[in-house]
Formats: sequence, structure tokens, C-alpha cells
Amino acid sequence: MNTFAEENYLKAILSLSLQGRELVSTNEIAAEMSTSAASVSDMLKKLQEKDLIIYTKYKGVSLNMKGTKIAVNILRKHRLWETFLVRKLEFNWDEVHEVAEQLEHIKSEELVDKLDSFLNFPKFDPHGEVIPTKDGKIPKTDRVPLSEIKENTNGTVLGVTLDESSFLQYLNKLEIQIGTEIEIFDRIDFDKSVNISINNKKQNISNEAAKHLLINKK
Amino acid sequence: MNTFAEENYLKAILSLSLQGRELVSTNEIAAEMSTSAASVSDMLKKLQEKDLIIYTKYKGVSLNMKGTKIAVNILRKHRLWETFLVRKLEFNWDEVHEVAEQLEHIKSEELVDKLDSFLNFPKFDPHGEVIPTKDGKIPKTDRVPLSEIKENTNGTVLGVTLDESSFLQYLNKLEIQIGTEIEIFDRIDFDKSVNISINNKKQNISNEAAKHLLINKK
DNA sequence: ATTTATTTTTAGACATATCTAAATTTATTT
DNA sequence: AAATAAATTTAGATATGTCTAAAAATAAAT
Ligand SMILES: [Mn+2]
Ligand SMILES: [Mn+2]
Ligand SMILES: [Mn+2]
Ligand SMILES: [Mn+2]
Repeated sequence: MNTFAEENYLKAILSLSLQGRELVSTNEIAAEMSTSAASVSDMLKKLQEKDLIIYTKYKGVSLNMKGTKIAVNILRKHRLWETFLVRKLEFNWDEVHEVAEQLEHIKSEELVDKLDSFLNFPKFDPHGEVIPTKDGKIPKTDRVPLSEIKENTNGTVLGVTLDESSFLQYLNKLEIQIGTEIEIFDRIDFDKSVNISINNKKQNISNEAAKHLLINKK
Repeated sequence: MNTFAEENYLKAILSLSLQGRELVSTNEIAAEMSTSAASVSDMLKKLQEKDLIIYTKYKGVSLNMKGTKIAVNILRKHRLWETFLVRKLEFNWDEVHEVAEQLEHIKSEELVDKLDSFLNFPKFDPHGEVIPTKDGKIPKTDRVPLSEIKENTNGTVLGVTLDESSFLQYLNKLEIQIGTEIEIFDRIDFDKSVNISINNKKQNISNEAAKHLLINKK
């Protein structure tokens, strides 16, 4: 059985791995988890002892099969709980992440199975993030960040890749939800911000925000 | 914010207090929590530091207002979660205690409120145990343990005071559930066991089991 | 009222997880 | 290639929670 701390480190490594990087660095993990590089070094040693990661000192770390399985399962639980909170308890999408950070560590396979069934085996969480399957797969989806969408096209917002409430509340103000249609006009060279229109209102979205909005691939 | 360990100690003290005892002893807590008396001593010192208990060395401990409020709230959460697990996720009553032991420590007042509302403000959990109110009251109920019921009477099982699965599975075998009608014939002097009849089947119930079965007061 | 037994506390150790500061390794400049 | 900068690890502390064994206090028995 793994501790909350161990699970959180595994989850952070998974999250960074999914964002591209082959090997994840100590500093990246420290930033992701808002902790010190020293603490990360300590924990990496421990996770290697437990045979959950592949770690070369000074070089970087990746999850092995065992570690991946655990991390993906926590991600699955996180997203199932978020779905439960929004669909059944009537939370808003910007209120669920912190509670799910706690609930994801509850240990009971049967609980997860029954929750999944109660929710009718959802494929996506309230942020449009795909829910990993029971057997540890993360289904592929055809989505592109708004920051990489061609100018003069339109598309639908299918997901966000950040659960932070400040970001989601900003989206609420922009009237962006999952399913919202947007037109992309042009991208400003200077700061890579994009001019778009939502419900016929023209808006400018920063590159930072556009990176976290997933649009359907045309 | 309190740790899981602190919350579990407060809960244990509450539980023992509700079972009668004015002052709770170190050994009683140790037994209740399956830990050493030394650990209990350590923790009592800490809880006193935090001003959650009234503790006199060598004499015993009781909860103060602050400690009571926290402990009752955890009991409330435990029982609400058990209710959720049985009513919504289709767990059996003998499968929920361990999971609720984890869920009761999730910190979010809003979550508890919404769960309560989702469940339609239940008054009792799946074991017939009364659910404390949001404002920290434990509603009184008129129930008597089967071990104290007069001979040659009948009554209805309204609750159990033990969530252990071995006990509940024994009750399943006896066909005892919440609401089951039973006739009490007589009590054996030798071991205080009771002869009863359930669904017209005669059974003998040990004093130990009878203590944990709550019958409506006639 | 002593002695004996029981309960409770303290002492000292260990495991986990975290931190800051110092040392070491690797990467980047000059 | 040497010097400097950045990233990473180690050393040493601290906090929490647990344990066993020993000491101290209280209760029970003689
Ligand atoms: Mn989230
Ligand atoms: Mn999400
Ligand atoms: Mn229970
Ligand atoms: Mn219960």
C-alpha cells in the first residue's frame, strides 16, 4: 500500500510525462508539486527502492509499468470523483479539483467500480479530460490546444487541461464551457495571443490560456 | 486542521463517552484503537496542547466543547458516507465501515452538506445508527439493547451498535436486519444468552451479540 | 500498612516526510 | 579548457506518529 505522498509524486511524474517529456527532471517535479528539489530527491530514492520508477541520478526519472499502473489509477479515481461531484452533488466544475485531490487517495477497488457504474461509465470528466479505463489505458482523443489551431477556422471546446479554479472561473466569465463553439480569427505575433469569437462576442485569449483549451481536430 | 490520527483519537474518545463512562481511560482508548497505551499517552498530551480535551494525568480524559464538535462531525460524516455507499452505490451493510473510515476524514464542509442533501437528509445510517445533525447534535432515540429486554415480550430491531463485518454477517445468517420483528422468550441465567424467535425460527443469541442489538422501547 | 498487581507515563528508538544549507554534478559561457 | 551558472543530491534538522522497555503512580490484595 502506498502513502498519499508517494501517490502524489507518481501522479506528478505521470502528468509531466503525458505533457511530452521522455524523462522528467527533479526540478520539474518540484515545481509541479510546489515543494523543494531536495524533497523530490528524497522521494525518488524511496520510489526507486519500491521499484515504481526508473531513475538515474542527475539524469531524470520515468515511471515503470508498476508505477504507471498506480498513477493512472489515481488519475482515474480523481476524474471519476470529479464527475460524481458535478453530476450528482451539483458542484460547479471550478469547485471540484481540491476535493478530488483528497478523494483520489481512498483505497477500495470496489468503491471505484461501483462509482463508475453509478455514473454510467463516463468517458470524460467535467473538464473534458478523458477518464482512464479500469485496465489502466488512457483512451486517445483527437484534440489540439487552441494555441496551435490555424487562423480563420472554427471549432468546439472539448476540454481543458488545467483544473485550477482561477482558470476555470476566467473561462466562466468568457462564457466558455465544454461544447462551446468558437471562431478563431488570428494570432498576434507579438505575444501569441489569439483573437476569437464566442457567442458572437470577440475576445482576446492569451497564449497561456490558449494552451489549456482543447479544440476538436478538424 | 487536524490530522487523521488526531481525528481518530477524538472519535474513539467520543465513542467511549457515549457508551457511558464519564472519564475515559488510556487503556480503554488503546483497546478501542488497537494501539499501545504509550501511543495514547503521547497523543493525549498533543490533544491537550491543542485544547481539544480535558485530561488529567493518570485520571482520565473527556472531550471539551471544541473536541466534541470535531468528533461528532466525523461521526456525522462516517454515517452519511455509509448511507451513501448503501443507498446509492449498492454496497451491503457489512461492507461499508472500512471505506467510511477513510471517507470520514475528507475535509470539505460543502461536500458534506451536498452529500446530506443528495441523500435527502437521512436520519439513520444503514446500521440504524442516528446521524448527528449539522449543528453537532446527536438526536436521542428510544432504544434498548436486546440484552436488557424483558422476557416474554416482542420488539423490532432498530439498530446495531457495531459495524464490524463479522458481526453483521452473523446477523445476515440469522436473518436479522433493521426492521426485523423478534420475540424474546427467556434469558439463560448461566451465560445471559437470550432465546428468541425470528421469522418463526427459534434462535439463541449470546449476551455479547445481544448487547449490540437495539430494540424499540415499548 | 505493606506488598503486589495494574495502569499509566516517560525514555529512547524508528519510520515517514519535509525543510534549509552545503556539497556535488552537469550544463553553459567565456 | 577553465570558469561560471544551474540543477541535483546529500547532510543535518524538525515534526508527526508509532513502538518497546523501563519507571512511576494508582489500585487491589494480603
Ligand atoms: Mn482535477
Ligand atoms: Mn478534471
Ligand atoms: Mn461504521
Ligand atoms: Mn454505521
